Amino acid sequence: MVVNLDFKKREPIYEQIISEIERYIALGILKPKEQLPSVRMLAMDLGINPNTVKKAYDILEKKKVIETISTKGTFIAEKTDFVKEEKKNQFLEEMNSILLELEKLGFKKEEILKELKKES
Amino acid sequence: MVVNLDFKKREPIYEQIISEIERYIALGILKPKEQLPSVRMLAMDLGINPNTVKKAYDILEKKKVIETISTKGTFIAEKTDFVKEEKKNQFLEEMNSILLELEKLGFKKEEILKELKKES
DNA sequence: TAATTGTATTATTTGTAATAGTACAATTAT
DNA sequence: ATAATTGTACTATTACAAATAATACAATTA
Repeated sequence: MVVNLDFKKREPIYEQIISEIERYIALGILKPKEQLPSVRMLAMDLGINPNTVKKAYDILEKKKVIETISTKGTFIAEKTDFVKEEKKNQFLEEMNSILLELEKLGFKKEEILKELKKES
Repeated sequence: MVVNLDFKKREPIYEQIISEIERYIALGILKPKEQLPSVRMLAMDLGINPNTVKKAYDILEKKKVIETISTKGTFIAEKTDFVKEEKKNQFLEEMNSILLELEKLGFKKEEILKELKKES
């Protein structure tokens, strides 16, 4: 697992860590019960402070994406199916809100979807 | 012209001002050569500091969206057609990059576009 | 026993946005 | 003529959130 960070982004580091871990779970690269690197190790790897990683882990734990067992380590939760769904919905919402902006500018939804189909 | 601001957003105030003005131009509500509120007035209206509005105006001027004439005021540029196009392309790029993320997660483009068609 | 784990706390630093406070010159309105 | 308004410019300060720094403790593992 390689956690990609972009320090130039407006998105804070800890949120990027969360996104990356969820991405690997959604991809099936991180599997249920698998152990994550310790707060200290990941921080070392990324060249950041352990507290920043801790913050990301804390939030992931509240979301039931990971579980931490004291003095044992941090592990991917047993059920992670919801992660991929959540990601999908998140992205869909983003796309919908952009679509809305475009419609506000007078562009037709059909037209935009057609252009999206063409590109990339 | 009503400049809507959301102080909770991560997007800074001055960028929101820029977006709003460009939006009104794209909509044809703000027309070429039309005068904008002065830095001081708009700041008063929005309950913010004049420097924040100034920053937005400065950037808009660099983009040739507005023109300022000293002691006269600030005006919408004579040619503004490019604004709507720029906005559209901006939004399309955003949507495409999200689409790419979704494809990375294993979702098919077709599938996503279908869902977008249904919603909203 | 030494090293590693998670946990917890407080203080400090950093970076950016936003504010505050002024000042000047030119124009406009009264 | 005078007061008000305009854009412009500059510096200092404040505010806020993110990130860092520095420890410390208890439990487990090697």
